[in-house]
Order: sequence, then structure tokens, then C-alpha cells
Amino acid sequence: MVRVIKAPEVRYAELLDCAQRLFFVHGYDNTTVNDIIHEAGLSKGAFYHYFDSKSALLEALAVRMARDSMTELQPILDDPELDAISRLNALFAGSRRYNIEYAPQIRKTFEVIFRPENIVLFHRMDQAVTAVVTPALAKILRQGAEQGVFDVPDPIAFAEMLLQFRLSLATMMNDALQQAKAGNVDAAAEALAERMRLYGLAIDRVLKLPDGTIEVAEKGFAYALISEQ
Amino acid sequence: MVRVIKAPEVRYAELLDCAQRLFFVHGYDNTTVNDIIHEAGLSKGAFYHYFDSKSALLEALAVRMARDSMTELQPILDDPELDAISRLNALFAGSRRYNIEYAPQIRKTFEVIFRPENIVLFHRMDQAVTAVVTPALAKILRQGAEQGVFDVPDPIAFAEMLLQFRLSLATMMNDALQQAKAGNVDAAAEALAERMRLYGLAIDRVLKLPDGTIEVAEKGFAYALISEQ
DNA sequence: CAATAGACCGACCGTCGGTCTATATCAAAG
DNA sequence: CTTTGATATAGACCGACGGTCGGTCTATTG
Repeated sequence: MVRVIKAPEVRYAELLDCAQRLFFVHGYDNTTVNDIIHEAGLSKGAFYHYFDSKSALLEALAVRMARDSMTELQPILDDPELDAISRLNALFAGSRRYNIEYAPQIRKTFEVIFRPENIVLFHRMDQAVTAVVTPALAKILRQGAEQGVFDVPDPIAFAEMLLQFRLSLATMMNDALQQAKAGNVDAAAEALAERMRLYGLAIDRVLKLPDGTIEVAEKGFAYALISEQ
Repeated sequence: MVRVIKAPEVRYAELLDCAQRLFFVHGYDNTTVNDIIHEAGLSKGAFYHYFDSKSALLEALAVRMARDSMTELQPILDDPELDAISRLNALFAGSRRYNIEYAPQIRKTFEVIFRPENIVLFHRMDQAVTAVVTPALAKILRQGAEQGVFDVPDPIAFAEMLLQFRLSLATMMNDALQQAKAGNVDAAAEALAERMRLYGLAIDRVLKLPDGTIEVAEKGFAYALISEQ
């Protein structure tokens, strides 16, 4: 193989890029180290020069995704104009906007990421993102509690609950996509919308807010996400 | 090796037993087919006579666990004395009783099953159990809706939500156990109890019940579960 | 220009899931 | 009582995969 030398940071990033693409298309277990080094144009020795193991690469990927997530969230967290409720809604809206914008990729990703053999991949990503987002979310909740708009005795506990909700919703989005692909698009969208309504309701009621103050999603979102173009 | 012939159902069950024990002690990936056949006193040929693959064995194990779960639930589902709320509470109480009775094993199991490399195992089990329990739970909810005690427009959606809650609580029990083992038993129990209270609250409020009608858990449970004997 | 660091190469190794062929056992048919 | 076919079992063997290791090449530095 032709020997090409690059700056370590560049190589490192390239390996992460290749791995991410391959993992998300074919899954973690179905992607071999050989696949990755072939795609990255690198030898095996070089690969193991950068990462101790295949799972160390996954770990590094999770860390990078967590960092990216926080970068995306930062504007909402920093905006001094927003009160706690608006901040929470902005977070949900952001993830909705993101979901719809990238609907085709997400559909594809869901198919891969929720296949039983890829739970490992999904779990590591989620774990890493959760670890950095929980404290940020708790801070918003604490702000809300201090302003008297939320009823949150334990912000960390509630932040974890919110993130669990997000995870549950993702699972349900995937189920809905499967159902939609099996033909019944309308029924799938209705069912997804109902499930989202339920979770929104749960948040509002535990926080003692009027119904619908926290907008997890509206029906149109469910349709937009799962409808085929 | 000495050739021993047994009734196929016996062998099948023995293989499942061995696999279950080994998977729960060492994890799915860390248990090799050779480990299993060695423990079961069987050759590789015999193993692949009963199962098409290692993952087929996992699948069969999941099916058996799902069947066992339903057998345990059946008495509560069949009891004609119970109304919908009592039935739900009986379900939660049953899982509490079960959790405390088997606390030492559960502590051990949690340690293994929540290790990242064992998510595959956990996910398959959960998926299989959920698939059979969801309809049963939905039936209870439908009964409650007809009796006018619950506000449940979509019983299936709510049943899925309840089972997601159960899953989240299991994750949190594991976190609490880790924290307790790190020394801070009291803080861990308090935190776990608060999280349980939150989920109970969410259920009550979405169902429009008075707070505490559905008893996900009381504080004593959290202590009993994580305290060392 | 020599010495050093470290990026890079690829043959090689052990392990693991899975396959294949041979053989032992048993029940039923002849 | 033998034959025969189906089933259960044994274990040698295979290919793919993650990971190792000795060594090469090149940019930098004193």
C-alpha cells in the first residue's frame, strides 16, 4: 500500500468519520476493522496506533457525538432572553426541527440503529450524550423551580426522566416508521402522535403546568417525520 | 467424549438453562458456544443440532422468559375480585415483592446485565417480555376506562408507556446499586425513592387519579432493595 | 548530517462461530 | 432377529475476525 503521512488529528478524525458512516450504515458488529481501514486507506498497524481496540474507537466516537450535542444545545442554554419553559420548548423544538430536516437520513439510521445487533452502538451513543446533557437540563429545571414555574424538588432526577422520555420517544418513532413502511402511514402517524401527546401530558402534569405548556410534539410533526417523499 | 443420549426436550431445556446461567454471569458476548457445550456436557455437533446459531439460542431463551413472565402474571389477570386500579397495584407490588425477595441475585444480575457489552442480552429479553405483556396490560387499562376510573383513550399506547417506565426504573435501580456499592447507601436509596415517586406521579396524573393511587414504590422499598445484608 | 520520534505497514496469531463427515442409538418394518 | 432410516452425538476442521509484533519510512531537531 502507498504510504501516506498525515497530521495525527486529521487521521484520527478521518477514522472517526469512516467508522461513523460505516457503523450507521452496516451496524457496529457488521463493520470489521478491515472495512474501516480499507475505507480510510490505512493499514492495520496504523489503526491500532490510534486506537487500542475496536471498542475504543466506538468509545471515542461516542465522546465526539456528546461534544457535538452540547455544541448544538449551547445557544439555547446561553440565550438570556428565555425563561425555563421557553428553554425546554426550544430544546424540544430543536430536536423536532432536526428530526424533520434530516428525516430521510434519520429513517435510514433508525432502521440500522434499532436492529437488535446494533443496540451496543445506540447505547454507547445515548450514554455519552446523556452524561453531558443531564446537568445542563437540570440547570434549566433548577432555574424554573427558582422562578416558581416548575414543581421540581429534585432537578437531576427529573432531568434523567426527561431524557428517558426522549429515548422512549425515539424507540416509538422507529416503531412508527416500521409500521408506516408496512403500508399504514396514517395509522402509524396517529399512533405516534398519541404517544407523544401522552409523554407531553406526563411532563406537564408532573411539573404542574397547564396541559400543552411543554410541547413535546404536535400531530403534524408525526406526519412529517414518517411520511415518504 | 462419552456419548450420552437424552430426550430432546431435556437436552433443549438443559442447554437453555446453561446458557441462561452463563449469559447472566459472564454476559452474552463473553460466553462462547464452547463454554456452553462444555457446561452442558455436549459436543458442538449436538449443539448445532438443537440451535441454528448462538443468536437463535438467545432468541429461544427470550421466548422462554416471556412465557415464564406471563405465567407469573396470570393469577393477577385472572382474579375476578380485582378492579383495574388494584390490578395495576398488584402488578407493581408483585414486581416489588419479587425484587426484594431476590435482591441478592438481582444485585448480581444488574451488575452484569447493565454492563455495556450485555445490552444485547437485556434488549432481547425485554423485547420478548414486552411483546406478551403489553396486550395484557392494555386489557387492564381498557377495563379501567370502561369502568370510568382511568382516562385512557389509547390503551396500547399507555401500556407501552408503562412498560417503558418499568424499564427506566430498572436502569435507575442499577444506578442506585452502583452508587450504594460506592459507599453512599442512604443517598442512593433516597435518590431512587425520589425517581420512583416521580414515575408514580406521572402515571397518576396522566390517568387523572389522586396522587399515590398507583403505588410504583414507597421509600422503604428502595432501602430494602439496595441495602446490603 | 546523524539521531530520534512516531506514523505507518502487513504478515502473522489465537479465538470464535459455524460446517461437515462419521458414527452410535433407537424404533419400526420386514 | 435383521435391516433400514431417522435422529442424536462427536469432534476435526474452516474462514473470518480482532488484535500483535517486528520492522520501515519520513519529518524534525540538535
